[in-house]
Amino acid sequence: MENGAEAPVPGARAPKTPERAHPVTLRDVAEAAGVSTATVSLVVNKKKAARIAEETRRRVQDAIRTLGYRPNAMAKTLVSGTSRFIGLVADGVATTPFAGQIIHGAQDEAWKHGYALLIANTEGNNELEQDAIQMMLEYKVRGILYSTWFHRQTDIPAPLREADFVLVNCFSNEPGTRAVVPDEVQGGRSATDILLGHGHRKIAFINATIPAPAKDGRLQGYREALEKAGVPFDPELVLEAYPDQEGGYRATSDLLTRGVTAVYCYNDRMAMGLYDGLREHGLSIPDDMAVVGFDNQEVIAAHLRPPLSTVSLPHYELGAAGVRMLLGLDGAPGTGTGGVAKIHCPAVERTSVKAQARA
Amino acid sequence: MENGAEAPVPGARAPKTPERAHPVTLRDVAEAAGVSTATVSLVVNKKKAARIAEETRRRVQDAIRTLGYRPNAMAKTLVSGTSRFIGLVADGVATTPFAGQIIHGAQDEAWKHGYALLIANTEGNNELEQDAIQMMLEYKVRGILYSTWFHRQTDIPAPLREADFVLVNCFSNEPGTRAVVPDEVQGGRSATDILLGHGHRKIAFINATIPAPAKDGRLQGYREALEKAGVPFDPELVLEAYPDQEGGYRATSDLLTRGVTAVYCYNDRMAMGLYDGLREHGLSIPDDMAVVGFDNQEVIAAHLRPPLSTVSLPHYELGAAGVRMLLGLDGAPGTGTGGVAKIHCPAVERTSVKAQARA
DNA sequence: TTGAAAGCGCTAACAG
DNA sequence: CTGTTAGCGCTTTCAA
Repeated sequence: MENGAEAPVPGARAPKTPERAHPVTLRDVAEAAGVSTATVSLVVNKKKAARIAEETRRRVQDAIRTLGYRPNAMAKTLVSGTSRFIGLVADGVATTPFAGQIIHGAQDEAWKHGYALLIANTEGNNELEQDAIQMMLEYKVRGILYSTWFHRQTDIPAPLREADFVLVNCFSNEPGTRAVVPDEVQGGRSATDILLGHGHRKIAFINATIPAPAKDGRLQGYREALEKAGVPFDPELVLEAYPDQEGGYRATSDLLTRGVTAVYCYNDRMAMGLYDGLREHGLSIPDDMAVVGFDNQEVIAAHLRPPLSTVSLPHYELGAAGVRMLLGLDGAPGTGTGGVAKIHCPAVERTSVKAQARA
Repeated sequence: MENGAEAPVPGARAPKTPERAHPVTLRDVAEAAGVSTATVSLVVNKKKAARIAEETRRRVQDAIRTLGYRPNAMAKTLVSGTSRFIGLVADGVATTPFAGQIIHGAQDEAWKHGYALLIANTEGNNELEQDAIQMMLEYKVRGILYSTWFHRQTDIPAPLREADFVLVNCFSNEPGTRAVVPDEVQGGRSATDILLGHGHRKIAFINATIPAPAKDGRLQGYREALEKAGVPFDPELVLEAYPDQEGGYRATSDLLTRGVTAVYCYNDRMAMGLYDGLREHGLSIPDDMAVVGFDNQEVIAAHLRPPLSTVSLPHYELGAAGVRMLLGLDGAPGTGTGGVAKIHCPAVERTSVKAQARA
């Protein structure tokens, strides 16, 4: 509850002395400058409407400087009724290494519009989540970004409805709910296109075993790309494995059975496992097998040997687009109050794919 | 005077406005319950001092519920003078995959004590940093955590001094500055001990080429562990390489020159590169070479083949300990106002080290 | 046990 | 151009 430790009292006594940092208020400045608080307020806020005498302004500014005046944002907010906060509740900045980028993007964009980010990491704990939202509501946040660490469907916590909110990296089945999610289908298309673009025609897809929007979307993208390239879809070429290193590793022998020259993995981690598996079979990448991943998990993709071509999950953009949608910027997508914006997943080409001689 | 335009007029037939945000104030509740605002305040804050009639309390609580009252934290703060915010400025939640854990730890601990986290990611931009701190000051934060994404010395931005602050994952050369950093020396000792504990005696250390507290500390830990085990330190066994996958990979042949049975890498990324190098030389881990890393970068360490034994950089704890120190909890370490707390780096054993027959 | 009233620091009419 | 004057929503003596 309350922490027993109060502000450090230097003098040991001094019961009333506001020894603390900055008790310098508008009024103090006003007195020091010999003007009214209203005037000080005017110059502090650089109101162009009110023309202040140059000399007065100077006097006020001096006073501000010498007193070390610092406006009290709380008081400002109290008056205006709404704060310059945007809340971000996340179920796991922690859990995944790149979800932090959602925070980053949100914070950059929020800042750009004069908002500060109030974050709460709930690690999936429902009670904590409720409390966090509650807290944000009490701080009169402009709105709340509700985000998940992987793309999925989600329920809307009741208190969230009391605020202006947008879902980030997740979506609701309630119509009209604003959300911004990665464009998995386009991503799947891009991943496949990398391979196609290098002349590959026999391309396997190792999908995840776990149901998720990514599973469906990435597969659909694969099919669309194939179709557009005039390559018939062969169900035999779609494998499934648990979406981690181990899964990729274990899928190796199955994959080699299909006689493909290239493989598109559901994610980078599987690709990483596949690298090991392929290597153990004496196969080299990209000469014997071209591989692309998905997610662009820096630590992995950029530093595998050879560096992995993949498709980026646009976490930063997700966060940024989230605040834009919340703030009602961003003309076209998510028009008005309903709609979900799909964010582009850019291809990141490295060297795990080599041109393939046309058959 | 009430303005007839805005506020919902009580007696009049208010047009059904269900969206009407939240103009529900303490006073509204008071009126609805037929008591004074003071009374409502008392029951809202569960003041034990003031004994409220059971029936009154009930009436108030009903009113709160039916009106959907939500306290205004800003107003509360205005009165009390100091907010329940703790600021966290970071130079890169983004840059590194695990630094997000600092946020996580800070946020958990802050929450535990009734504080919310106000974060700002400055990505090394000085101006942004100043603005962020400024902003936090205006929001009357209880204090500020100033953190860096890798352990290093840092300067203290001027405005930071206006707040109660503690450095996290960095330190200042100004005496008396509070800081919390990882215990690199102990970490180095632990890493080496893993190898020693498995019977290895000829242990190489691939250090970083880049100067950093980690470079010195991890080396010192290595020496201390060796000494304690009665193994003479051999400078020939200390290599240096750029601290990433590529560096580790390239250090392989040099390493094989030294005739060691085990190697301790400056970090997991180097170990990852080393895995590749070793493999290309037809060597297997841990049979032909035992390897341990440092950092415990999940995506890498836990999923290499074989999983890498390493030492954990305690980011979560860093964040948590930071707020504890800020709040003046935490009895022993960083006593009083000055001092830096060194956080333990726990060993994480996986399977990249195998028992070695004693020579 | 409860109410009246005085602000917390600031902004926004409205006067002068 | 600048000062007066109300509050914003809440906590907190001090009385009743």
